Order: sequence, then structure tokens, then C-alpha cells
Amino acid sequence: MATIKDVAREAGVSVATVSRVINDSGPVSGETRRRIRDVATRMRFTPNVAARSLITARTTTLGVLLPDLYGEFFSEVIRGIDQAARRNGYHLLVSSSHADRAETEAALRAMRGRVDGLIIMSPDLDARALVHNLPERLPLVLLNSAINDVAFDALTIQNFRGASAMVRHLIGLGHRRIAMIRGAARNHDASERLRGYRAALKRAGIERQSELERTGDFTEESGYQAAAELALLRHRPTAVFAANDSMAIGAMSALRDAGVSIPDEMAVAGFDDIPIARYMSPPLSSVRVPIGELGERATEMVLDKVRAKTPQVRRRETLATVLVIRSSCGGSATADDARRRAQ
Amino acid sequence: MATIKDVAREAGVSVATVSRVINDSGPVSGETRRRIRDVATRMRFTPNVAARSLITARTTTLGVLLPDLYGEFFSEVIRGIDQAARRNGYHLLVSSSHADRAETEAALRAMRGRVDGLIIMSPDLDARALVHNLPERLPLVLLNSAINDVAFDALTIQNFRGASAMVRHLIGLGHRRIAMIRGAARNHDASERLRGYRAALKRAGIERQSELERTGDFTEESGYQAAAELALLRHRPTAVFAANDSMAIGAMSALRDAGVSIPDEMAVAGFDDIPIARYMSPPLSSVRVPIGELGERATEMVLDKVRAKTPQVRRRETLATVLVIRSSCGGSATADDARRRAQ
DNA sequence: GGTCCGGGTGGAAACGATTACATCCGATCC
DNA sequence: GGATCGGATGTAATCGTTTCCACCCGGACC
Repeated sequence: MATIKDVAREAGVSVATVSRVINDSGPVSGETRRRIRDVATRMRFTPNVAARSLITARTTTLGVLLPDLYGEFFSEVIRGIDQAARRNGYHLLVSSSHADRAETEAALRAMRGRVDGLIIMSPDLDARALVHNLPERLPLVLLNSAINDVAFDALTIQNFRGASAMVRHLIGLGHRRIAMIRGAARNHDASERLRGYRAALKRAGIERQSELERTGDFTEESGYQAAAELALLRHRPTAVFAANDSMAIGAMSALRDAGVSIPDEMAVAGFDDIPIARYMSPPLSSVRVPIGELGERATEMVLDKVRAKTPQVRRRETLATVLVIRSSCGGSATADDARRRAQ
Repeated sequence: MATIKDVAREAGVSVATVSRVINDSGPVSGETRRRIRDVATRMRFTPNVAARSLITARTTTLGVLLPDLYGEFFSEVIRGIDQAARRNGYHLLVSSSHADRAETEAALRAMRGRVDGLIIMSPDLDARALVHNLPERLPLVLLNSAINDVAFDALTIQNFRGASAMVRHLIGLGHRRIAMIRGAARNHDASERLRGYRAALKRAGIERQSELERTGDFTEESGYQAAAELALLRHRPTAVFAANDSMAIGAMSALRDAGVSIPDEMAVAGFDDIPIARYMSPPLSSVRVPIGELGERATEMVLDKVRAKTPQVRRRETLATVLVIRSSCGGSATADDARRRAQ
């Protein structure tokens, strides 16, 4: 492998000049610049990343810390992050699927020195764990995190609003017994969606019933399980709202198996609007989340901080969600709904 | 940030000794070792990764190059890779969603010096592009690649076998007009699955018809489109085999919209057996691919090469696929099928 | 009792870049 | 015509490790 010295020797200049050409820093005469470029190309010179980041203390790499991932949602987020990062010339160090908290913290420590900034999407992690395992000044953005500490930048989606809008829509269709399949325990998105569900009921003067709030963990299987139980209730709900689409799909499957027709006997709605939702039978109503955009925005936020000379003000942003009404929750599509669907 | 020098000074030893303790290389007396450990912990010393990899020329990082990703398949692969990598103390530098070949090659070059080994899953990339953009000796494993050059290690799945088994199953159920929705052009998995389809037809003495081989690109949308067209054919097929589950799901949606009942009027089958397949209505028959295992195995293969002192022999492995028969392709489940389903 | 051995330790040379600082030199200004 | 300026270039320090080599020293061996 050719080093900067080899190039310098071959081009008859000093390493300083070569460095200036490579990084386009400092003045170099046109003639020299051209010659060095040629030599560098010919010798296939690639600057040694380690040496460079040893002296500059920068890596042009961003770290991404994810929870144990669930399907489509995950790949969409990563994709958004990846695109934004590449656009800015940054690389991505990804660490996912951490079983427990100790593992997450270990992964966090391992990022030290390898990244210039970090995007963290990990529900079970608190602020203390963060500051204890990371260098002080590492730019950080929390994605859909439960941490409400203003000390951190954070990006979230309208979980509460989206959930309550969906439940209000169901109420508007005449449903009074509306069940909810909750998301993973201790997950921020999950609890916000639950909160939205409860708020919508309350606002409509419908009393909350614990037998209608079933547990789930965002997997199809757990959705299936929960709906199977709901189908057996003496006093069956007429609608069920799942905290994500995967569970909604599992629920639809359970209802079919139990001979409950959708949406006539039970309306079903999900959250996320993953691509497959519209291809379900019947097509699944959901709350659209700009998943890819979430990743892109997070990347831009963290890059802003990476590049900022001075410590910036903390930022908190929330991305809007949109109701997407399809036939799984029945009711004739109103003009308003149709418009939404067209989006 | 504390450096090794700080620790050495504080512990009253030389940096060499500290290094020996940190890396557990060379002899250090028990007493000294303990003292250095204490000091290092107290000062929160973390070895500087850049300095370390500058001198050792290793990064304990693996690169992963992926095509523009499609949903669940992708996240499962990454997860497998991630788990195997972590288990071995390696990090993951991920680069995905490359629109064209130039972008892929750029990503490839950018990996130089940042990784000790590389897992590549990119259909449109040939052997020349690889050797031209990478250092000579970088351990490399190709995943489901079209490159048949024996110069590279490769890992594939039984695309041909899985596809032909599924089509034979359909034929066994009495179907003679079986359509296929093809995968993305120039994609290796896609063409192998097509080959399997054709081979099964041929073996059964069924003549191939071009109007039954529809194009697709692995997305739900393309599956929908293809099936919508099939439904309109004068002489409609009685079964359709999609090159992946996403398209099969899109196809099922189109058939429903066209009023074609599944499986009575048309049987449907997919490939991959993504988690959602079994929750479809009706549950989707598919060919199970050990996706996570694919990632894990690839990681182990590349790590073997990374750690090997001497250049190893080239390896090529193929992972088995399994037929998973559900009700979307009708027919009473035979004992054999039932056994398979239980898996 | 000298030689040899090997565990424990330190000194210092790498690794390959960036960059502050010094130097040179021709043009410009007064 | 000398002082000044700024563009072009080189020298060398620096980043934080690993590791080769040398050294010391106590015990075993002959």
C-alpha cells in the first residue's frame, strides 16, 4: 500500500504538499497539484484512515444503536439514516439486537473513539447509563426515546396524537367497546400510543376497561394471541387497535381463525403503516409514520452537532403522523378519508 | 481523555507494561498487573482505537455491503450478521441502498482501511469491480451473488432447488398452468428461482409459456401489478408462484380485488417465508430460507479468513431451503406436508 | 562460582497522516 | 531600492499505541 511519503517522493515534493492537495487545504500551484494528483492516482494512494483519525481525532463515522429490531420498521429507519449519512460523506457503525441493558451499555462503550456522533434508539436505557458510558462531548440524538431529560437532543413521532386520532376515528364510526393491543413493555412508543388510546376514550366519555387492554410485544405472534383472547370474551369488543401493524396483522389472522369477520364483527387498526399494510385482506387502516424520514432527520440533527464549533442549543423535534383509513375498520370512507388515502 | 502514558505515569511503570496488561500479552507480575488495572479503571482509560489500528493494521470491524434493501429479508440478514459479529468482538460498518453501480463501487472503496473483512450482497457487481476497488488481501465473502468466479468465497441458498420443489408441489396438486412472477432483473436469487420454476415444468412435460412469466422487482407493488394482469388473461393460470413473499402478498391482494378466490380459483405461493407469511389470509405457502443463519454463516466464514495466518482455500457453501405448505395453494395437506408445516 | 535462562521491565522506534511554523521568492508599494 | 506581503513549499512535531530489543536480576545448572 502506497503511503503519503511514497507519493511525495515520486512526485518530488514534501508530504505536506501532498496532504494539502489530497485535502484541498492550503495553496498549491496548479502545476504541482496536477502532478501530485496524477501520481496519487497512478500509485492508487488511499490515505490511511487510522493515521488520519489519530491526528485529527475525527472518524467521519456515525454510530447507530438500535434495540432488538422488528422487521420493516427497522430496515426503513436504517435506510433513512444510511442515505443521509452517505449524502454527507459519513459512514455508519451499526449495533443492534441487544438482549439486555448490560449488553447495550457494552455496545455503547465500544463506540468510543470509533464515531463522531451517535444515534440511539433504545427504549431501555436511561440518561445516567448514557453519560457514564460515553465521552462527554459526543454529539448524540435520541430516537423515540423514553428519556425526557432536556440535556439530550431528541427526535420523536406523534405517537400520542396518532393513536388518539385513530381511536377517535373508530369512535366516530360508532364503536364503544374498543380494545387495544399494547406494544412492548417499557417501550416509549408503546406507552405513548396507549396513552393516546386512553385519552381518546376518556374524551368520548367511554370508560376504560382493563380486560380490553391486552399485552403485546410488537410481534405478529403476540397480536395473534391477544386477538384470540379478545374473540373469546363474553362481551366482545367491536374494534381493536394494535400498537403496531405487525400485531394488527397477527390479530387479523386470529380473528379469521376464530370466525370473526373483519370489519363487520370487529374493526381492526394498526400503527406505522408499513408497506404491506395496504395489501392485507382487508387492507389495514393504520397511522402512517414517516419512518425513513425519521432516520434522515436524526442523521441531520447529529451531523449538525458534529460540525458545530460551539456547543449548540438542545433540540427536540416531533414528526407528524397521518391517519390512513382503509377498509379494515369498515365504515364508508368519508371524503376526508378518501383524501387521506390518496396520500 | 486519559492516554496510556497517563496511566503509566500514575502507576509508576512504563507504557510498555501498561500495554502488556491491557492486551494481556507478555509477562507482568501479579502485583504490577493489579495496580495497573486499578489505575486504568480509576482514570477511565480506553485505548485509542485509531492509534491502535494504525500500528496493528487491524480494526476489529467488518464491512457489510448491501443492495437497496427490501424489508424483512434485509433486517433478518443484518441481525444474523450483527449477532455473529458481536459474539466475536467485531463491529459492523454497514453500507446499503446503492442506487447504481458507481455508487456501490464508491462505497466499496470507502471501506478500505476501515474494515478487516467484508460481506458483500450486491447483485450488480462483477469480479473485476471487486478487485479493482479493494486491497488485494481483504477477506471477502459474497452473499447470494451472481459472481461465479472461484476466486471468491461465496455463500448461497438453495434457490433453484427450493423453487423447483414448490413448483413440483403445485404440479402434484394437479396444476398445469402455473404462472411465475419473477424477481428483480439481474438479481442472482431471482434468476435461480426462475430457473427452478422452468426446470420443474420441463420435468413434468409442461411447456413453458412466456405470457405466464411476468416481470417483478421483489416489491409488493410489482406483485400486485403482475397478478392483476394474470387475472385478466383469456386463459388464466390456476396457480402463481412469486419469486418472493412480498410479491406473493401483493399478488394475493390483486387477486382479491379482481374477485379471484384463493386457492380455489388460483393457488399462490411465495419464497423466503418471512414471518408475516403465515398470518396472511389465507396463510401463504412459501419456501423457507434461513435468513438469519445466512448472515451468521457469512460472518463466520469471513472471520475465519480474517484470523487465518495463511491464505485459506476458497469456500463455497449453500444453505438448504425447506418447503412450507400452507393453505394459499390449496390441496389437502398430505402427511408429508403436515410434517413440513410442523417445522 | 561462573554461565545460562527466563520472567519482569523499560526505552524507543515504528505506524501514516495533519499542521504549525519557518523559509524562500517574486511582486507591489512608497 | 528597500520594506512588505503573500503564495508556494518544506521541516518537523505530534497523535497514542504496539512491539522489538536490551537490560536487570535471581535461581538453576555444571
